[in-house]
Amino acid sequence: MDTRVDTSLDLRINSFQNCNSNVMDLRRDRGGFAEKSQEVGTLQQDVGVSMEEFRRMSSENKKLTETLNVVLLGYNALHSQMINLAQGISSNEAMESRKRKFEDYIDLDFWKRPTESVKSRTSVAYFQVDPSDTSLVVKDGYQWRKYGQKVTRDNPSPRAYFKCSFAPSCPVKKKVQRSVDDPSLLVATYEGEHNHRCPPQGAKPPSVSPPISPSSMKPSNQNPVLDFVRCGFSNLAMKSKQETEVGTPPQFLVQEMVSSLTRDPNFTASLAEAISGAMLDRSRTQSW
DNA sequence: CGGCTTTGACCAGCGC
DNA sequence: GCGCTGGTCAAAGCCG
Repeated sequence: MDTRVDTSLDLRINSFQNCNSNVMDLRRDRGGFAEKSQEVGTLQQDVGVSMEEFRRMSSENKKLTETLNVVLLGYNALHSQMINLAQGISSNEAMESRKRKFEDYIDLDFWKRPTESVKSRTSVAYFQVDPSDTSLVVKDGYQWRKYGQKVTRDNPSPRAYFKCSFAPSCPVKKKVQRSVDDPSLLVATYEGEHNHRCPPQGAKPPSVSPPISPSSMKPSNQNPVLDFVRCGFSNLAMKSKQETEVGTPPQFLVQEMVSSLTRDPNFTASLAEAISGAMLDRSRTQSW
């Protein structure tokens, strides 16, 4: 077993557990949500809380909700990456032990469910970069080989053409061009679907063409942007965790992920469970 | 030495 | 058919 993967898995387990602990803390700490204002209003009457206090709590709840969303994004991404690692590790006994520990820790089935079905095979992503940086390279979690560059008519900045180089048979291409309106934005247009899993960070593409077995032919997602959410952001999150400098994901990514999560009925159910749990905790505390 | 980037050439599609 | 444009190819050079 590769010691790099071994160490990486340990780091990810620690990060995942820290993240999960944060989620649990937030779930415990949170008193309610704005959309649950009616229930909070009832509680307010019961315990005689003033309107000012209620507004203050609502504001605090809103902030906690936003914080929770951000933590959940990292949590989700770490889950996804951990599952990939757990599925990829060998039969090494120590690793199997970790894998079992991890599988005991989470509901694998929940996270295996697709987050969204997307019909489109083309999507656009925006990356915030330094305007002085002339390279057209964006870190989205995949490995790309540049095969061309052109200056297009509608934009003075050149457009770079990339093919996915992690799997030789992967048909995904992307075009990267600086935004004509905002030079600090790189516009990446993704075409096609990856026919391989997210490459782990720092992974090198195979030097020879490996046969792609049916089990490895598991498309990670139908939407390259969501692929980035799963691969790129999780790598980014891990990087942030491992380095002292904490990176902030671009806003569009957060919006994309929040949108994806809120469309997921499992996420809604989980949220409802957290709310009801918090309320039960609260009422129990107050009744004592 | 293998993989990647660069860059000019080439090709296909489209409008006139 | 011609010119324009976007997309791709492939040879040369660079780099670790």
